[in-house]
Amino acid sequence: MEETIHTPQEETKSLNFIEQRVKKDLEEGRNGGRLQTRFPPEPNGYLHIGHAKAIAMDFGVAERFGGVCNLRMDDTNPQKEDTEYVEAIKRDIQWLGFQWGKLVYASDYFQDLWDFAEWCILQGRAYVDEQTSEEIAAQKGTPTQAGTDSPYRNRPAEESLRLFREMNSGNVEPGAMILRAKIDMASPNMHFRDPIMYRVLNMPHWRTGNKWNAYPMYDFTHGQSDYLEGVTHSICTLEFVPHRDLYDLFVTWIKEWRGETAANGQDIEDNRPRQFEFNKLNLNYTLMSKRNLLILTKEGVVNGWDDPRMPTICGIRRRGYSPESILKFIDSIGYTTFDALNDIKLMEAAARNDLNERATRISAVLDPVKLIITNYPEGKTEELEVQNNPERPEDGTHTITFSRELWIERDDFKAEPDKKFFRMYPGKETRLKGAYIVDCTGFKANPETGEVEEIYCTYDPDSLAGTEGANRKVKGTIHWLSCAHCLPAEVRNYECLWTCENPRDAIKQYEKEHGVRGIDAMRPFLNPDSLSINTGAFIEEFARTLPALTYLQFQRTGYFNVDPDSTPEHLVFNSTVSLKDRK
RNA sequence: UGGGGUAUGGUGUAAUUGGCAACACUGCAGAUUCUGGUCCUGCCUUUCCUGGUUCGAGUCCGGGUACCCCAACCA
Repeated sequence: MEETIHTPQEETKSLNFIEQRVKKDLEEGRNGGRLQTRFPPEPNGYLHIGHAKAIAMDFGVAERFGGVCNLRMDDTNPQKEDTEYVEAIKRDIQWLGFQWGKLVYASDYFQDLWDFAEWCILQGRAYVDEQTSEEIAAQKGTPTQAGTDSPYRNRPAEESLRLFREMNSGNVEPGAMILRAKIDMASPNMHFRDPIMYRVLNMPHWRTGNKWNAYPMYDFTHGQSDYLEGVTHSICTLEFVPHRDLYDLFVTWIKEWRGETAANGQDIEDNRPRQFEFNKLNLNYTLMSKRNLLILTKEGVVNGWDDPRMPTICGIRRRGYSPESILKFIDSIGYTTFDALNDIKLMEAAARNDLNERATRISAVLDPVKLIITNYPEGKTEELEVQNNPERPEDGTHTITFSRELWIERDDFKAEPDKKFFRMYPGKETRLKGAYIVDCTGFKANPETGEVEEIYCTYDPDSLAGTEGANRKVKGTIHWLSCAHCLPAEVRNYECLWTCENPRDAIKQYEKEHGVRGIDAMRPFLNPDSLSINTGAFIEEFARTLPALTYLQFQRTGYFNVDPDSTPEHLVFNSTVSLKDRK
């Protein structure tokens, strides 16, 4: 018999515009048919979900088209950067499932950049400016007004060179001198109005120590680093579009310096990094910028970068998202050049979609009320076997203890049910999931408050799950826990940190209107109920064996995970996302 | 009154590049179910405006409108 050959499903999803371009470049043999990308975070904070989108692009496109993606720390500003962030960045990328080709640093190129800058000076393309930042800003003009030349613009190259070297001596005050590219003070593109190449910081760098006192700016670093590293496709977000022409110019200059440019100004070989831009990720009810996230952690609004309410990768991980659910979400929103505001519901849907296949089912009662089976023998217990995941029988089973007195969810019982309610009420049969069918016979309520204190029922001994007698149709199945065989649990529930759809704009506007900044402009939009802690929950004893971050589905409730704070003595769970509404 | 971008249902993204506007999410309705979940079925809602070219325009051209980015010694 011949067997059917199952070819993998033909990839039907269309390529995004950057993938299309990469494919085309490869087909046309650009850059010698090479593909190399880079993910270039500045190690000044933790990675967030927006970075995950960039990571999925930079690493993803390299993976997909047989290229390589380097991880490059963009460490040109030692004032803000820290090695703590480097380690966190590496951890988060790996957790997402990506592997870089090489780990490099912009600071690896500091010497090259310096030598190149000296060459620029000698070429008459750069000069040292000794004006104050205010003077320089004033001369820059406005978008509608041309700038004016610095009085230092045409100083002799030798003088600039001497001063440039002076800038790195440690004897020049920060702000006293900068190195500028001599381009065009009247350019309609503000970035061309003699951009700053180097500034004095007089500060040690965590990697290069005391070697440098003057450090290159982003614009004078990025394209050159890409070029020196062999990057072919330098993919970034849309706000860098206005930088692209400057990026190309500096690449042209450095190629000239390296002798890769012909006399007519053309590239001798097609060896040139090119910048491509896609839309960054915006999520409603979410604040994304690192600067603001830093404020939230410093002000104690959240409990650190990995607070499960944070949009950081480590926060989302602690919240209970799998890497796959994040990647599914990113895949679902796509890459375009449109400044979109994505609905957080798309992210939750991706989590449910992934966690449904991944999460271990467990019973937890979040708001318990006692159910007593009056015809079940006192002192009797039964060990029942329940599936870990009905979507994946291969995940096996675990046992749960059944007895006469159980906890059930308070809202699974109604003394006076409305028409649509079909869980438990007096006179109704209900199935206890994985156990028996019971018949509700009555309840006891607090005479003053009316609060239900105990519910009574009888069980059908012939209706045990898995037996013939269980195959009866019963509308309404609820989960339960044996009072004497469960554990107390702390369950942390989360809502969005923000009460408005677009906190970034709201904060910006509030800052403008009220003349306050930072946390004071953020407070009015913070959700006071973003964290609520339930210490009165119960969970199966099975929970004690589960390691931190285990993906769980609390039966009929939602997805949860084991918080790293959890101990066998004090179990702590985070709510990841609820099950789809049960009406 | 500068330069650079962008507009497709409630949200995001497609459309073999000029040929029946589709997919996912959301919402609603139903079926199945030992999870009011999942799976399954169905429904709702779309090309910013306005002229033009064309047998035919989301796509091309003209004119508008709206929104985003750019005037850090940040990246």
